[in-house]
Amino acid sequence: MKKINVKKGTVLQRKGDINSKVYLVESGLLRSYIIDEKGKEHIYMFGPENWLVTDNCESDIPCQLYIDAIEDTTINVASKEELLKEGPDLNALLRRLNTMQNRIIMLMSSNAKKRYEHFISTYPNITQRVPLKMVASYLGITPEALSRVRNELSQQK
Amino acid sequence: MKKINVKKGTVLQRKGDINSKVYLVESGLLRSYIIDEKGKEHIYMFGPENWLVTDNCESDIPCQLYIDAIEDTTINVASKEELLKEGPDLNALLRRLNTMQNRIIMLMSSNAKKRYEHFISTYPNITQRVPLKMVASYLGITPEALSRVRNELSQQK
DNA sequence: GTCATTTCTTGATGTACATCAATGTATAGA
DNA sequence: TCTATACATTGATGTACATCAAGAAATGAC
Repeated sequence: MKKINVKKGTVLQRKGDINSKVYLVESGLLRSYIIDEKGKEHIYMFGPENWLVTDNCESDIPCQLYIDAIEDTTINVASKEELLKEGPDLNALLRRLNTMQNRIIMLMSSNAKKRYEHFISTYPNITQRVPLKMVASYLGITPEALSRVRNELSQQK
Repeated sequence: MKKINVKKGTVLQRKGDINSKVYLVESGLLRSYIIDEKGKEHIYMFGPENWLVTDNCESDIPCQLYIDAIEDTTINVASKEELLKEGPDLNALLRRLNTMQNRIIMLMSSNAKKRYEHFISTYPNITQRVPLKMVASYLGITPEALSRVRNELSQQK
């Protein structure tokens, strides 16, 4: 477990890297994402304070996610083997599973407006910290669509 | 850990149930799903032989998934506490995380055709065992759309 | 503080998939 | 084996969101 500081914009991991690490965010903000065959980014996860960011792949195969820093960030880095040896935090794992389950259900059953509402209730403090287009990318919609959803929501009040 | 046999159609768990269990499928086929506010089913997961089916929620809060049997099924049932005590299978947990990550990425970045192709490569033997409409529900598209995708794919050859 | 670049918004148009409806085809129960 | 019910297919139409384009606003570099 090694503590490092990275500047905004630093790429910690690229698709295809072997032996991808686990990043525990102490302060700042990371994101993990894929780039599809059209060159479009899809954000898989934001990693604010206390979040664990990693590619959930075996450590000896090429990973599929890019991970970079959206803000200047302080991280604790560990290898997966290391974490497995010292016995991982089971409750954290279960919480992670729950978060992913909710995300899948949201993606399957919600329209743009409900996805956004779900997002701001799950990550209330992140909305201000990341550009709208990244939120859109996380939700699986375009920036234009999200802009219109926001408009609609603010007019309702 | 108790072994039980259930008939096709048996509902093992309903939304709102407390203390949801973990079901390890020995033979047969389970599915877990939600019903949205329009009454539409969205299949979260299929559980064929050797799969673990459960709602990833804490055991003392109402669960959100329905779980039922698509075929006559033999299952080993355990409480979550029980499993946690005896030390869960870490590799299985990690594989589960990987599966969910792939599902999320698929839902965010793929159209109907690619979702279906991804599905048949992931679950090649399940396609024959479940009605098309359930596959569609798992993919997040309508039965009509899946029917047309299939048509298109078979004409290409 | 100025200029360049990125981000956000708004409008016009396009498209993938949903919905609705009708018909055909399996499946299951008596 | 017959009938009822669930399931699958096909066509016509609708709609949510994508794409494209242009201008406005914010952000960052020097």
